[in-house]
Order: sequence, then structure tokens, then C-alpha cells
Amino acid sequence: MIGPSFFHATVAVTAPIKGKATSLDIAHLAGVSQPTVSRALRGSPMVNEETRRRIQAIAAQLNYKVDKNASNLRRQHSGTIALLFFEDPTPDDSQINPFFLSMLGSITRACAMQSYDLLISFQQLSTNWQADYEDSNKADGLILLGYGDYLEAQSRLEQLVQQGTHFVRWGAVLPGQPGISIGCDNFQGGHDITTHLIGQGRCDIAFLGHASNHYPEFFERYRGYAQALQQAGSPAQPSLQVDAVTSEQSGYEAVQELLRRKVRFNAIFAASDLIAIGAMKALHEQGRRVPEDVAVAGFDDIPLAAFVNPGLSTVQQDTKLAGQILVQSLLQLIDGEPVESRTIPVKLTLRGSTGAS
Amino acid sequence: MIGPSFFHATVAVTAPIKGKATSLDIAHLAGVSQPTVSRALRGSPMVNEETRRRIQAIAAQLNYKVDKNASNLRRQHSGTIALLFFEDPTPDDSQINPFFLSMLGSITRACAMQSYDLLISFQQLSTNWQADYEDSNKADGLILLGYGDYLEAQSRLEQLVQQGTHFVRWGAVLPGQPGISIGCDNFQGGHDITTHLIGQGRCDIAFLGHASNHYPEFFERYRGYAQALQQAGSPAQPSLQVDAVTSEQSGYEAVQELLRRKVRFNAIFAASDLIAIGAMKALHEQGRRVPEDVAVAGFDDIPLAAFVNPGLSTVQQDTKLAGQILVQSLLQLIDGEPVESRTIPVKLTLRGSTGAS
DNA sequence: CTGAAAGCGCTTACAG
DNA sequence: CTGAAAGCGCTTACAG
Repeated sequence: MIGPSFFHATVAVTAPIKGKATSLDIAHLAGVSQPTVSRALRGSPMVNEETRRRIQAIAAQLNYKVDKNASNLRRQHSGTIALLFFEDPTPDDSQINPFFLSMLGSITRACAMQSYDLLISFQQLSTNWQADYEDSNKADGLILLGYGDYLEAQSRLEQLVQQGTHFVRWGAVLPGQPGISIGCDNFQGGHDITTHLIGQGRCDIAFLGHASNHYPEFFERYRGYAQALQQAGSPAQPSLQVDAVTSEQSGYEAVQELLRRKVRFNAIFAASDLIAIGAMKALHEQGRRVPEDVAVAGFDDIPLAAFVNPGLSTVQQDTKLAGQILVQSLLQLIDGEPVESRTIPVKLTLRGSTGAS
Repeated sequence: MIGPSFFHATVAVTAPIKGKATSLDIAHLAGVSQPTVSRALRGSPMVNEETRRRIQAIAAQLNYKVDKNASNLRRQHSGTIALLFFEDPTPDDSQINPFFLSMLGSITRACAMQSYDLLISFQQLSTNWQADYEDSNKADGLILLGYGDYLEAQSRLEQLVQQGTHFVRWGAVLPGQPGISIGCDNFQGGHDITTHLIGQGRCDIAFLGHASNHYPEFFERYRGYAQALQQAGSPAQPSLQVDAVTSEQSGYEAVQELLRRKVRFNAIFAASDLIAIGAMKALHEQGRRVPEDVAVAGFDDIPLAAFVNPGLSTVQQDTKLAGQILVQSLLQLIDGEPVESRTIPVKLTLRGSTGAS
């Protein structure tokens, strides 16, 4: 009973008591040097297999974990990506677009698969959101996410580029933008869904959403919408466009504005699903039936779109792919590889709100 | 032109070129020792004000940021909280309960106010979610969030307690639980909303949601529901309870199950808003009017509840307060202060789905 | 009020 | 295959 195994057992019991185990503790117990422990645990090939097994066993017993701060400091790299989520105008605490939550989930997963941690931060556009994450070595790079006024954001982006910060942005992909952007094909999406509405026999199609350079994603959707109308021989009418940001409330109010204008419309293309859902609410309250009186379509395909009544026809963005590409592009950037902005295809998801099912 | 100011200007231009500035660089430029720079920049009172200003100016010029890895290593503290979000059964990529997103937002804000960073991680209940965040010094403590099978999670929680990990959990607050829990008053919420339904003249009230120890939050809501019914003289009927997890799909299917059973019901209390929304969808498809034929109530008050048709009556959880208390409790725990589990009050938000407006 | 010294726990050349 | 040495960039006693 009295021998090495007894000795080891004793050690395993007493060591954790004096705080967290370090690689040096393990080295002593294993009778090797501390660097060897480090090598063994990181799977270096230049370590004897038997030595490695012994070290691993002890490490497991002591519940040893590499200290990230020490490791990162030494390696000058954090193994962390910061996700800066900004929304403007400032939403009420509880308002995050479900679409971004999808993105958040897929980004988290993509990071985990690359063994990166994700630091998350919600920012107002108005604050200093370049945020020093990379400067303070807390993160190796930044992912920027959010709807907001692009023109306001632009100078910040330029600043980031100038500082040499590694970042990728989700948003409209347009020529001349600072940094790398990944976005879906907003124009095509707007075009396709509008064409669908026209095919359903609707001519007077309203567009709910900002249509200016301040909101390039919405603007692209608007342009797709306008082109589809043009091709159908009935150009877009300014009186059928109502500004809206991406929230139910905004969609709700946009419909009220539309009614106030007393323009005729038998369909609505909302620049986001949340806008569409708010719009449907307002239509119902006015006794206008969806889709009989007014067909409604959105953009994003948030999980809820299938569960409103009627189900919402919409343009699906592939958030899973988007998250993967964002993370992958950022890691390439960090590694100094060349990266290009990219557009991801969209596809229509048709449901009852346009009379499609 | 040739003098100190010129010298400084030159330095400011050339220094950043050779990589990130360190406190030593600043010390050289300011003509002080490196520890003095460290003190000055952290606002230590034992630094001459003029010296401090000089140092700050140089730091700003060089865009200097304290290296978090070095600082954390030295101080043996990370300034970071890890949020472990787990959901089980495994949701499709894009499914995160909006309620938790609200929590996420409020937790992020509460962390920011305390100058803590938030590391986020989505976990399957089945994985090793104790996750080593604290062990590897990446985080000073953990916040656990998620609906899931409590009984499965319990042993993990006990493990965390045993390891001395600092953590707080959002969930049911019940005697004998390992660690600190913060939760809303699920029982009261279930009781109040059921009483409201009864007051609307509904007697046959179905409950959609798991009602067992596996899901203590739902179970508490169920108990509140049962007690309210008891008090009204019509005890809960097992045939009116249908298991459901918190998703629209699950609510949709639960209604189908209810119909299959051919039991009579004129109201539904769903254990979450998502369940309620799925239930309403199924009712609509069956031609049952809400609230005329069936009144529907949910739990959570997610932003969307106001925008479905009709608006959903529900039990509001105060996510803002919840996030603050979670973070505050965790920080107290980290500081070694005594902390108790706590229950947060709820309140009813009544809308059209129960005929209340 | 300031500086010289030590050390947080790793990883990485450099020898052997 | 393994070890002795150096050093990542800070913070914190300890002197003065």
C-alpha cells in the first residue's frame, strides 16, 4: 500500500487546497521541468508519449487549466473575438432584432469551432465603439453588427482601418466602403419578393423602410423593389414609400402614415420582418384583411415569421452561412491573408401573407 | 521650431510604427519610471498631478491601452464574466427565446456599468458546460441562463459549488438548490394570470408546458395555475395539461394534442409566450377565434407579445432588474460577500387575447 | 511623490 | 526528447 500510488493519492488530495494548480506544480509532481508540462499539454510532438500520459493524468487530477492570461500575454494573442453590436436609434432595453440573435448564435458557434472566445458588447452608435478591444489585447479582431445610420458610422470605420484594426462588418456590400463587409444580396431580395407580389396580381405596392444612403441595406432592398416595378411597367411611387426603422412599432406607425396619406395600396413590402409584423397589426386593427385586401411581405425570415397569422412571406437570409463567413474572414484578416467583401445569396420563403399558401 | 515640442512631435509620429506602445515606451518619453506610468494612468492618488497630465498626454498620443493580459495576470483577476447560455432540447440554430435576449441585453449593460466584460457561450446541456472559464482565469465568475432539464443540470451545479466556482443562475428559486439562484415569482405569475382568466368567465383552462421537477420554472407556474383553479372551486384537470418546451412549434403541437384528446377548453395558459404564439397559430388554423372561443395567455412578455393578433395577455418578467441583480449578486460572490437567492415580483400585462382590451 | 525589484504563469528559442 | 533561461507587460510591495 505504501508506494508511488499512495504518494500520488496524497498529493492529489493536498495540492488543490493551496489554490489553483500551475504547470510548475505538475512539473514537480511528474518529476519533469515546467516547459515539458507546457509542451505535453499542448500536444507538442516532441514529448515522449509516456511522459505525456503521466503529465496528463496529474493535470486531470488537479483539474489544471492553462492560465489564459499568462498564455495570451506570452503569445501576444488573445484567442478572442469581440462582437460589437450597435443599434441606433437607441432601442428600449428589451429590443434586439431576432435576426441579429440568429447571427449571434451562428457567430458564437463558428467561433467555438475555431477555438475562439467571443466577447460581446452592445453599443450605441453614438459611443466610442471602436472600443479599444483590440488595442488592449482583449480581442484579436472585431465583428461589427447592427442596423444603424451608416453615414454616421462611416468615419469610425475609416478610423478603424487607419489604426490597422482587424474587423469585418455585416451590412451592405458597396464599392468604396472602408474595410471588409459581408452582406446578403439585398437588391436581389427586394427585387424577387416584389416580383412575387406583382405575380400575385398586386400593383400598388408600398415600401416601408428608410430608402437613403443612411441605411444602405434598406436602400438596396428599395432599389430592388423599384427595379422590379419598373420592369413591370409601373414605376415606384414616392407616396408609397414610408420611412421606418426595424421595429414592430415603426412598422405599425408606418401603416398609419400610409393611411393618413390616403394613397391606394394592395400590398406592402416591409424592409424587415419586424416592420412587417407591426404593419400587419395596424392593418388588422383597421379591418384590412391580409392577404385579401393587402398582401404583406418582409425581409429576414426570423423564426417568428412562420407563426404570425397569416404566416409571413419574406426573404430569407442565411444566418448560419453568414456567421461562418464573418468569422472565417476575420480570422484570415488576423492571419494577414487577403480577404474580400462578399455578398451572400438570399431566397424567398413564401407563406400566407402574400396569398402564396 | 527646434525644441521640446518638436522632439515630442517626432516621437509621436515614429513610435507607433514599431508596434503597440507599452508603458515602458511612455516612461521613456515622459522621463519617468515605468511603474509611475502605471500609477498615473490608473488614477493613483500618489502621483504628482503635473506628472500625471504629461503622462496622459503622451499615452493619448500613442493611443496607448493597458494590456489586459498582463494586467490580469499580475492582478490574478480577469475583469470578465462568462455568460453560459444553455438550451435543451437542442434548438435549431436560429432559435433563441427572445426573453433570454432581453436578459442578455440587460446583463450586458449591467456588466458594462461595472466595467466588466462579458464573455458569451452557447452550450448544449449535454456538453461540459461548467466550461473551465473560471478555472482558466478567463472569467471571474459565471452566469447561467437557459431553459433546460433541471434534474440533468443539477449534478453539474453541485460540481460547480464543490469546485468553489463563483456563479449565479437564473431560474426557479427553490429550497435545497445548489448555489445562488435568481428568478421571478413563477408561482404568483401563474396564479395571477389564471385568476384573471377565471375572472373573464373561463373555467376550462388548459395549461401548455411541462409540469414536473425537470422544469421547475414551468412547474411553479403550473402550481400557481392549479392553486387558482382550486380556489375557484374547479380543480385542475390532468387532461387539460399538455407538455411543451418553450418554442412556437411546441405550442402549436400542444394545441393539436389538446384537440386530439377531445377535451373541452375555452382558455389556454401557456407557460411561455412562444408557446402561446404557437398555440394561437394552431387555433386560428382550426377556425377557433381568440379570444371569443379560446382566451390565450402567456408568460414572459417578450416584445412581440404586443404585436401578434390579438395582442397577447401575459406575465411580465422584469428583465432589466433581473440582469442587474444577477450581475450584482455575482460580483458580491466574487468579492466574498454573502449572497442569497432572490425572487423578483412579476406583473400582469393584459391585452386582447384574453378579451381584456 | 518616485524608483528599483520582484513576480504573475505561461511559451519559445537555444542547448544539449 | 528534455531542461535552463529569458521575457511577454503589467502591478505591487518595499525603500527612499
